Amino acid sequence: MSETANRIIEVMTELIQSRGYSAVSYQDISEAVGIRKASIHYHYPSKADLGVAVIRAYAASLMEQLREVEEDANSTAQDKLNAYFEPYLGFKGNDRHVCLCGALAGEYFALPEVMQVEVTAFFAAHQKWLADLFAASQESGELRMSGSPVQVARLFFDALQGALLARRAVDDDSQIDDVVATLKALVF
Amino acid sequence: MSETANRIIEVMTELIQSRGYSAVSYQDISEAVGIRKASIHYHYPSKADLGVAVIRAYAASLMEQLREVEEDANSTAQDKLNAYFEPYLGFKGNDRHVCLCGALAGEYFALPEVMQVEVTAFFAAHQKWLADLFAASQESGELRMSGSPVQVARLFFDALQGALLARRAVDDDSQIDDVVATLKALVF
DNA sequence: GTCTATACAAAGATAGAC
DNA sequence: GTCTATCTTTGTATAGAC
Repeated sequence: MSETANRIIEVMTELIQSRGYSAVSYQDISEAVGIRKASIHYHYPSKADLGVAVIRAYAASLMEQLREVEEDANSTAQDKLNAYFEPYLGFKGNDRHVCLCGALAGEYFALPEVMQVEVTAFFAAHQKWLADLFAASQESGELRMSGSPVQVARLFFDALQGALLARRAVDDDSQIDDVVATLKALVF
Repeated sequence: MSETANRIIEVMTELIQSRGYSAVSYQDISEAVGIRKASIHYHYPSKADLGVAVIRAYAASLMEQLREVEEDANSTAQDKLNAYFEPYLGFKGNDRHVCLCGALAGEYFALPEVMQVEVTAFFAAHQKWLADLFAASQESGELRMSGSPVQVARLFFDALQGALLARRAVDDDSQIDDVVATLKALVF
């Protein structure tokens, strides 16, 4: 993938996390990247193509961040859960971004179908990752569980997604801290 | 408020809950209401005016639904919390709508400032309603509390908002049921 | 690969007749 | 209050030169 193609992905990712997909135009991308509108089409023929590429890169990046703790045989369930929280805590700061797929889910039926498929896959994959972790820790007794692994996974994932929306709306980073702390208290 | 003005609000509310604000055009509203584009401008001069009116009507409607249980001196903390869950459970069905303000929060920085203010107020009001409930039930001992009233309120509200996004993305109503059940188990 | 130029449709909005 | 007609800007996208 060329350097320009990469920059376009980066810029589009940030724009969607700030405004959503529908509100982003080729003009916006063009100005942020520093190339002409037509050049964007060379790398990504349509806006839907770009949207799909952005979601895939975002999803892969998050899963990549989990690989280390996953592959370490010494990592505990606590380590893994803390690793999962990391990206959400990383959202704290001044740009008030939300999760890319959280933003896209809010405008789901405005998205091209090829993008809807990717958003659905993202949600399913993350809930499954958490559910697998909780299922394993239930057997080993590492975490305190109140509810089935699937139910607890859904609560965790949904609360984190909601926390990003809330901290943006009320402009208060402690929204994320509070939810992470409360979730930890439930299982640690 | 005229009957047409009301219909426009209803239609716009549904469209935003399905696609988000940015992706809704006067053409879309026009077709759904059965009037011409220019007639919409008569009732709401700009799209931002319409957006503000929609959020206010939506927020008022939700708070209205809570009034009965709030004013009943016999209602318990459990009753009140169950009443709060009601609208979220009401989302279950075929149209896969999300909370109006949840959708708007996802495209927050694409919104006119007058709308951002309303979205922020909605989030703050709902978290406060829950926090007040939890604070009162902490004194009375009616609910089991793990964390401060504000923290628990944030977890509840955020998880419910996230559950709407998730059940839309994966097209499974049990997402809402699971989160509500798990939240109930935490405090009942 | 990036550019200029342009096509074509759709956007939000207004004027003025009825 | 609703309409037709129109304005102006912006949207995504393509053709073809460099």
